[in-house]
Amino acid sequence: MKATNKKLSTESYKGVRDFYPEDQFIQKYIFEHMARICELFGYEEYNASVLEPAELFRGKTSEEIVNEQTYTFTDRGEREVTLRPEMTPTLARMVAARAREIPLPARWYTIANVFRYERPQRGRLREHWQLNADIVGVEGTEADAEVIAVAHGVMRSLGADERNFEIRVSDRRILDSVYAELDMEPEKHAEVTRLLDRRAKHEDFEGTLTKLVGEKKARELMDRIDRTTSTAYLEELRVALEHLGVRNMIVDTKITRGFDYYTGMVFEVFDTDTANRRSLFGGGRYDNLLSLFGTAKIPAVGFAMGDVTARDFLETHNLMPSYAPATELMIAIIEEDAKGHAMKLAQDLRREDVTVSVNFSGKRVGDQIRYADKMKIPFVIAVGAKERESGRYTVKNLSSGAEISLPADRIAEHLFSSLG
RNA sequence: GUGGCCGUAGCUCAACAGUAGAGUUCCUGGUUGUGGUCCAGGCGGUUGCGGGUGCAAGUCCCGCCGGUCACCCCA
Repeated sequence: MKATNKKLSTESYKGVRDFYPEDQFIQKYIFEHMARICELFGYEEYNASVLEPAELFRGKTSEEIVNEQTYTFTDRGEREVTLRPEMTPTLARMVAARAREIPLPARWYTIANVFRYERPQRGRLREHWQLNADIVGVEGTEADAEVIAVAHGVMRSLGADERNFEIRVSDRRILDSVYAELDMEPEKHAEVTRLLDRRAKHEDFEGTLTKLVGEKKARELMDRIDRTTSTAYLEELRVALEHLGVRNMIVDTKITRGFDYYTGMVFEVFDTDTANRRSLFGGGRYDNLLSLFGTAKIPAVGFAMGDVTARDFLETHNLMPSYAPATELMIAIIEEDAKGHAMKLAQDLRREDVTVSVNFSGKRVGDQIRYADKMKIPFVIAVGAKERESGRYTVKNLSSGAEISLPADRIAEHLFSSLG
């Protein structure tokens, strides 16, 4: 590397985050709950590279995302490469590649980082991590309900009460049948759908719709959508969800979701807190995506939940876990002669599954304990001549100040019972 | 990508266009086998970067970078 006089900036790249230990702790907490709930529902973990051939996303995700909001570059072999902006096309590709050997239905989940090149703001960054849980190979309300129940389960597992969020559900087929009745040109479907998706926020929703499909059709379209308050299918789904203990589902035909590939049930989870009343995440059914890879039709349904909005949700509702380091015990060394003894004690305890760091700073015991306290390490043992000769150690609990004298082979047991 | 607001010590923030400060953190000592409290002292800044106007710029103007809010889009 060439030496320069200019100091390197410590700033991270625009729109991405550094995860310091306290941040990573939160991240891990969220991921562990996501993974645990998926596994409780029988989902298996998968993963893939962040790099994908650019064509995987063309014409599937949504035009604007692919054209203007992806990290796409040409590699040294003239291949167009994209950093995945979402996970569903990758999942579809993987299942389609082995469609003949994968036992269906496949219940798969992953917690993966995805990238979008756009202007960052709160709750929307250039890189975020999301849980993707999908069930591939079955149609029907049971699978739709199961996926929603997984999303619901993750929220509950993170400490949310059913009053803290609501699950708004609709069905793309409502729009499809309205489009068919009105004899609308197929190429306008996606555009109208996306317009409907932002109906509440759009400043000139009706004007734009009229420009798009004409005044008569715009009026009829809105009339029919507003009259549709639910469908037989959605009511069936509601019953299935009640069997799964999900009681905060509401039918909201204004939910459409932005992706083009949805074909049936779509849902979106909303924060009900007035300070944060917004969409947290969602998902839906995509029965035609897999056939793009030349397989027979394989139906699928899933959802994706991002870590940024999950974290904001936890903050809003005071559900953040308090930080605890991985290290359970620090061994302080009092005098040079005790160093070897301390190292050996540490290794013995590690063999018993205690996470232990040895402080070989040579500083005074008081400073060593101050260090442990700042690190939030819960226990300290100081090793000096006394311990070396007697084989008994004083285990100090830093939060209570309590001390207990124990032989080496009783230490691990004591720590585990104290830590719960 | 468009528009608004913001950027001063590691962090939270002061400073009328006129000597860059406080609290906290950090380091040292009071205290050579036990932390949190207290006391004393110390380190810490080209005021995000670059240009302009002024006798004089943290302060006013322009550009860039970053953050944030609203659009766009969506997680």
